[in-house]
Amino acid sequence: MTGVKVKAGSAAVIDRTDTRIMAVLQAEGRIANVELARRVNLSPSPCLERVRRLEAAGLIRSYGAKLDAAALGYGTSAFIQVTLDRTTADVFDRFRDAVVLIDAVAECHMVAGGFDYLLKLRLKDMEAYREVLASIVDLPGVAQTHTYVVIEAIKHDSGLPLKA
Amino acid sequence: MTGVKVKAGSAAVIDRTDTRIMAVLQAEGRIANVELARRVNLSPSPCLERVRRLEAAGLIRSYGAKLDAAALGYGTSAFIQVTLDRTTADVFDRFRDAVVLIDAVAECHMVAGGFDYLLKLRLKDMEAYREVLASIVDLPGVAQTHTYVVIEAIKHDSGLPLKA
DNA sequence: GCTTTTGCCGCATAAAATTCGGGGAATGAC
DNA sequence: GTCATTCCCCGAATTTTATGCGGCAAAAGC
Repeated sequence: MTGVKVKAGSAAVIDRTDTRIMAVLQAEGRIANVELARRVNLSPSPCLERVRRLEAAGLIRSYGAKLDAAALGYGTSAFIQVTLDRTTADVFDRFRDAVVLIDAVAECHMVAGGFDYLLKLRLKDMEAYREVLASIVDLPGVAQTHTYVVIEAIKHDSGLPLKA
Repeated sequence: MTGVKVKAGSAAVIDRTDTRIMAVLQAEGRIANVELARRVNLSPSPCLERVRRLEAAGLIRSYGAKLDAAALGYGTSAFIQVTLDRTTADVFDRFRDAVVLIDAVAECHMVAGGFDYLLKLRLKDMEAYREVLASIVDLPGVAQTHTYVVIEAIKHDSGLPLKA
């Protein structure tokens, strides 16, 4: 054991092939390893090894099916801007802990510029919206909200623009 | 051929098992069919058949790997509200056609209430933001924009809340 | 130039996917 | 109530895929 390779943090080397693998998996998560290997010009064994490494390194977090929200009854979405009544750490913390528990809240981002949080809601209908809004207004620290209902989704989450 | 079952559109019957399958696949898209079958108390064959049916029906749109955006250099995101200079159909159309071509635009929603479009951007850094903003301001019909930079993502897209 | 390291290939084995035929329970006709 | 039909499910057989293991060749280090 002469020299131990010390890697700074997770600084694993990601080459062009890894990027292509991720690009393919991002679009076709359930593709067979054999086919994936073919796409990136590799034999199955090293290809699978790379996938495992990317997973272990956390670059590939997980895999998931993308479902048709509208067909499953979640055809409506909306964004809500939330302003808290004070900008102290505990107010933020309590809001965060509470907001993530609401199922209808698909995303929650703390933002700079005019208000404090921007939430994305996933709803069955407007009826559901009313109920959810009530829950949100009741969350700790909420001073005011402003809603923008999505009329049409022009572009859905398209994944990272990895250069193939 | 005595009676032809007339199904209204894609009104296939989705039972509890189908829902559970989708719930599992939403969280673990690359799970083996054998294991999925075990989870939903079914043998592999009918389980696979159900998955295929759900895919064919479009309820399962696709599968995809969820990548670590920050680790891949896309650690910054921002929302941009866009107001168009006129609300005529051709102005909207031209904007839509152009905005989807910008890689940095991860999502684009037409919204009701105050402005016209809400975009979600995925960026490498603030430097990149400047360039992207310039592109967006130059899009056809754009009258004004307002940006909200995400400081912290409290909750990411969590998928549909299917009751398991 | 030699040694070490790294990464790939190809084979062999185990596991999974996929296809088929058959059977049982619920549904509906009479 | 009985019989025919239909719908799903199961389990076995076959084809594909995943996966672990040497061994080789190119690249990097010294």
